[in-house]
Amino acid sequence: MRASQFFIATQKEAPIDAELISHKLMIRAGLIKKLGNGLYSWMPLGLRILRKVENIVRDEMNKAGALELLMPAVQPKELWDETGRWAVFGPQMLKIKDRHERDYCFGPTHEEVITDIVRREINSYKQLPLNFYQIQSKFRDEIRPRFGVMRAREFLMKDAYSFHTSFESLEKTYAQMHQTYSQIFTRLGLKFRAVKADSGAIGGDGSQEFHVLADSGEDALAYCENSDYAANVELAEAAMQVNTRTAPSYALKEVETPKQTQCADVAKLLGLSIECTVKAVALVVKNESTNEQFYLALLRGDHHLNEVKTAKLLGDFRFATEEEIRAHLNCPPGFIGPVGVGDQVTVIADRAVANMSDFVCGANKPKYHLQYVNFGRDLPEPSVVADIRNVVAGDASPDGKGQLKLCRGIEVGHIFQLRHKYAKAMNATYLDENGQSQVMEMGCYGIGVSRIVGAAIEQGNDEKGIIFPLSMAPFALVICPIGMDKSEAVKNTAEKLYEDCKKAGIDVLLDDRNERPGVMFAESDLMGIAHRVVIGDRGLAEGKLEYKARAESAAQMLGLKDILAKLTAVILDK
RNA sequence: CGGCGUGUAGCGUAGUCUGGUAGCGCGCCUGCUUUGGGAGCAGGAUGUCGGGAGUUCGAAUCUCUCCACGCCGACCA
Repeated sequence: MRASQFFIATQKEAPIDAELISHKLMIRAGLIKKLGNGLYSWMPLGLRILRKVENIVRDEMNKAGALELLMPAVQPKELWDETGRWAVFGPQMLKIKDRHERDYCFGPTHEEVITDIVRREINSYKQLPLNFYQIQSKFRDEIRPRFGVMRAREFLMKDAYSFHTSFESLEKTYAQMHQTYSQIFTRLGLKFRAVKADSGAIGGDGSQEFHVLADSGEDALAYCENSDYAANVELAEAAMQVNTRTAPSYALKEVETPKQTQCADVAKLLGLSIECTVKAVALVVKNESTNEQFYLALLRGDHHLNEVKTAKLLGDFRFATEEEIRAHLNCPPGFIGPVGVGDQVTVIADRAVANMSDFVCGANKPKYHLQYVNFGRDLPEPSVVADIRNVVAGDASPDGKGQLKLCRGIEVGHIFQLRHKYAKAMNATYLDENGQSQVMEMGCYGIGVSRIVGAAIEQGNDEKGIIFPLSMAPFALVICPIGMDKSEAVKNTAEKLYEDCKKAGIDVLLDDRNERPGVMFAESDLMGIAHRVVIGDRGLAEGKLEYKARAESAAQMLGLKDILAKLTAVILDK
């Protein structure tokens, strides 16, 4: 490709609304253009990157025996009614009416459509297992689109769905997809980790997420430094501690805490460590059968409530309003605690709290806390003891093999064992060896293709711009001839090298725009082109060219004869 | 949806409090010079000041209203 024939639209300044480095750089490099909230056009340069990711994903999926197909982006409501997800997905789904006032949605995912295809086409156990996939635009009306392409509303996803006659077969494909995903992210040149995950709205039994590791990631991950245990913090278990509660040592005491509404402040006032404090989080659960139930969830002062674990324990809950807290405890938030609460309040304690003695908590009296509080003496044992907190660094790993560490990640892949959830709801059955009708086992496997581009930039950038891995760089090589309109030697050398590279199969950009060197360097660095050759009269006088990898700081001078061998070595042999 | 906040040229912004000729940087166009890290000089184009309504002799500026966007919370590839 010649730069004069291409479309390069870099900017010096990023728009103010770009927060993440990847978002800023993608805009500055001209990879994407914003059309509306959560909607982005992929410009020619950006599309080259997206296609490279897509092709690696496609190649590995094909190698794993999955079959590509393409389903409609727009889907009829009836299918979604069969699984009940028209209602479940709620406002996140973009709903559309056609001219006949019939209901459709712009697909946020495709379980219903693929299951419909499979139940129509598959009748016999002889036809299974099967694994279908597509690479397609999805639309999810996110509550808060942000971070550019990282959390866009319309995005490109690879989604695969497998169907089986047995759980063993599903497990086999699931393991194979795990392997395939690892291979994909390795080929893409990304640092990643697979973690246990909550299956969320998609549902099903087992699931794992693949995360690109980045400090800016929206997910917190816990992993064991000595084993392969790794889980999303949403799910990571705070290991059951042995009962280490010691006997009460002091008499209960009321302490005045005029302005201290947070555990950290109370601890500071009393000269204690925050681990001696207990906070009470007021929750309300609305069940179908019962009225609203008021809960106090007790957590150690430095711990945080894990909402996913809590929802699994209590069902759908919400945080109580200030009025509700006053109504049940006769006390404003900031000084509430579990001592002396009535029958209407259910106290649930995190495992860590259940082990504490002589702790500090709110007194249910404005401007007062209680010190030296003990279960069994000052208040009843908690009704429920459960794991309801987020793990913190240093917690014991649930597999008993060491301590947990925390890091952050960007979720780029998610694999699920759906089992019978959709197949049963939609009656996707086959006839087994005995002529009996059986419900299919099902798995599904997603990769956020467009998100990967953003995630890769979060991992690869410097003050000059993007550093793409070679596998996804928009061009493998840029040739920068200096003053090619003035120097025949520069022009001829550049043109010849350009032709040689093309013949060798190198994805090369010839910067023939006759820009100043600084402009060419700045732009190619910004765009993340993986390798660069500079041709100038100065070097040519000695028969040499300058070669530099984007990811490395030092350039080297190479002889004219050696350059092509060097380029094919670093670009094609890798 | 809730809580803040912002809308001025393609991008970044000043001006708004205290009403009176809409300014600057980058980018863009023309010419000359320059050519190893986003060049210099000279000249030039581009604005329904988010939309609508109101107050006023006069509104980017004050009032009302609608819209869009952004940040903080619950969703997710």
